[in-house]
Amino acid sequence: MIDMWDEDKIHDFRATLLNWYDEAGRADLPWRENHDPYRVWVSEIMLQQTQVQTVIPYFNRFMSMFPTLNDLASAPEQALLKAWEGLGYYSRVRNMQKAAIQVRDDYQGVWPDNMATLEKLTGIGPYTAAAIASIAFNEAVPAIDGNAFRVFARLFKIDADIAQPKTRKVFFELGLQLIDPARPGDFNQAIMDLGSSYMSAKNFDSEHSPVKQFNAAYADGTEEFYPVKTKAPKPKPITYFALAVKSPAGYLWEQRPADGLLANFWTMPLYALTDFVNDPDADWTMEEMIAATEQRLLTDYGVKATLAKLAGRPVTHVYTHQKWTVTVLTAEVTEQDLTRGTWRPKTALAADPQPKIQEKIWTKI
DNA sequence: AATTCGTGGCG
DNA sequence: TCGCCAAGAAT
Repeated sequence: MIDMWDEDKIHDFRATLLNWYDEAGRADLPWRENHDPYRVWVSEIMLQQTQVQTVIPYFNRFMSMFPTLNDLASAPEQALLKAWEGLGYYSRVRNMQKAAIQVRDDYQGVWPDNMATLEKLTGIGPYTAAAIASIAFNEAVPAIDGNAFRVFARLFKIDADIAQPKTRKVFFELGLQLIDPARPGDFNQAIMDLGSSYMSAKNFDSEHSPVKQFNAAYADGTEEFYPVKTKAPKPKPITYFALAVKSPAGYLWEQRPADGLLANFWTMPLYALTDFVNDPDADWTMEEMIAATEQRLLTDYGVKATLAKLAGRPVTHVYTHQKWTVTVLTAEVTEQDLTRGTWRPKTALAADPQPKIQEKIWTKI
């Protein structure tokens, strides 16, 4: 149960928070230059699960390449993926283009000015809808992100598990009472700035926080226990072979499927060990695994080659739910007809959107 | 409700 | 090396 503040304390909190924000908020961030909804939207999508420092250069580049909603709506997907390359969660940019088309065609190019309607757009959920509505259109709705979860949980010592979807409602209702109706956008951004500084997850400094007198967890030294969040399962280990097959026409190269992990990105052929080993406990030698991979290369791509394992360690990459260990196998062939994939010169393939794991594979070759 | 979907930073 | 976190949404 939340021990809610009285009216006076709420007003005191708003004034204290916003005074601090006016003095010490990060006014220098490029997306705070103005409150144009397109600009706010692009920044909020990029900032999902991504740190400010990482986003800044991507944001500036993206706004130069796609200055208006119409530019984004009509861009080729490969150009969008290339602009997003390295940011991760690539469905974000595909969904952005869908939403841009929705606004252009279904809303005559005019942005919806309220949270409920914004939430109907693809890729815009409750957090992003509230952020845009409050910052661009002054609607008094709280933007409940990781920062708001953490800040509110500590201020009120809320024990609800923020990993559970139903918990969002508790924080949203609380935020509705706290938010300053006169400056909702600034209030939301102030909470975020606070949550990424004095009230961060680790190395927080509540002692010097502008709202320390409102912090119930600080009062009894229990901040480190808030917010309550059940831990995620460990990433599942997966073993892969990457095939670096070189011909006079370039490397064997192909685009990943349109759905799932790294959709539509370009990589060298990748085989999971489980693609040809049914028994996970099978004790194959490296020679046997290479022979099996050669067989697949011939069957799937029509390429006959003798693969060799590179010296040194495999490359690894950790995703949210998978941990990849990739052994790179190389071969040189004379040009052959392909039944799948394409030959692409190294100078040309740099233009293709590639995932981080492919970048790591290149370093081994 | 529980899974899926990237990458970089940091203790 | 490892675990956790960072301005979440779709299915």
